[in-house]
Amino acid sequence: MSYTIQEVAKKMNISTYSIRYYHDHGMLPFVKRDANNNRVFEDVDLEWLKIIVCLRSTGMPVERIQHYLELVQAGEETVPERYDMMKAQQQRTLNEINDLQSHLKMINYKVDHYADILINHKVDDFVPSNMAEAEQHEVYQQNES
Amino acid sequence: MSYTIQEVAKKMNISTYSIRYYHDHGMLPFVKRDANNNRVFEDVDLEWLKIIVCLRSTGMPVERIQHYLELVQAGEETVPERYDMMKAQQQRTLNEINDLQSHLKMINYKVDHYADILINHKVDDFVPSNMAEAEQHEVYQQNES
DNA sequence: GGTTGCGTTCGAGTAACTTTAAGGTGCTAT
DNA sequence: ATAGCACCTTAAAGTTACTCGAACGCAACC
Repeated sequence: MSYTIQEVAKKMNISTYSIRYYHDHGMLPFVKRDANNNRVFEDVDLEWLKIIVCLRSTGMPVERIQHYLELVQAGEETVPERYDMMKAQQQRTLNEINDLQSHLKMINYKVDHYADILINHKVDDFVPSNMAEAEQHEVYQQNES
Repeated sequence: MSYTIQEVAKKMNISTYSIRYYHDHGMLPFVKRDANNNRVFEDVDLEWLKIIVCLRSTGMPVERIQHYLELVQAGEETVPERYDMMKAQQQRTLNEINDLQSHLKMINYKVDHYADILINHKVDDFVPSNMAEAEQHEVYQQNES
């Protein structure tokens, strides 16, 4: 089965620009060209791309991905280094998820807080202005010098 | 309590460069200067910075953060828009966590897979080469044209 | 046979830092 | 007291990973 760049973009949910970028930077070594010089993608290329997307979206720099792909192509003696890379990536991803989850808590808090304000003002337009307390964690007035 | 840029950088776990960048782009409106023109940060600035770091690290563009901070400063009539922004950010963050978790599965798989190879080769150096099957999800040999 | 739609390349633009260069200020040590 | 060091400053240039624009090629369709 072969695909055009657009089909691949849709399948992988990334832009055609990114795909060309990865290809131009040697990260899709098996992509062929048709008679009109258009890129032709096979399933094997989708597999590579899946790896690239996975590593990129977990924050690995392109340069490291290039290196990793070289290791994979180099053969089995590079397994120790590949193992180390994936271990590190695993840890970084776990950390990133943790960070996001803690940041999410703050965002949740703000959503709830704003929802509160919105609902109270809907139900009764004349809530006494104790907002200073409600918005404790926000600062929207200049503090005097 | 007041802090130097370095102290803030350490406290917030970001670079001094980023802090200056945020300040230069109007996202730290209350930062003062001392007699030597050095930035002086107060606790209120740390609160703003905490928000900035939270929104940035959940992927909000600087431009949107600037807008959000303007809304907060503008007063209570901007709460509906702030609510919408935080709702959207909440959803984006949930999606991001989901993506990371699914990418993490692939990385976990690779870690386990490499660990397997490493252990098997440790235990017995003469494992028959059925690696083609073991590395099913990888491609490290040129497919013939 | 013009236009629409897809592809191409190359070069420039963008976001959010990050670094470098050049310099000022204040403490300390010789 | 002056040299060195650590810290701060600004302005400009560099970096990463795209992203877009311009100019073009080819193939299908009315």
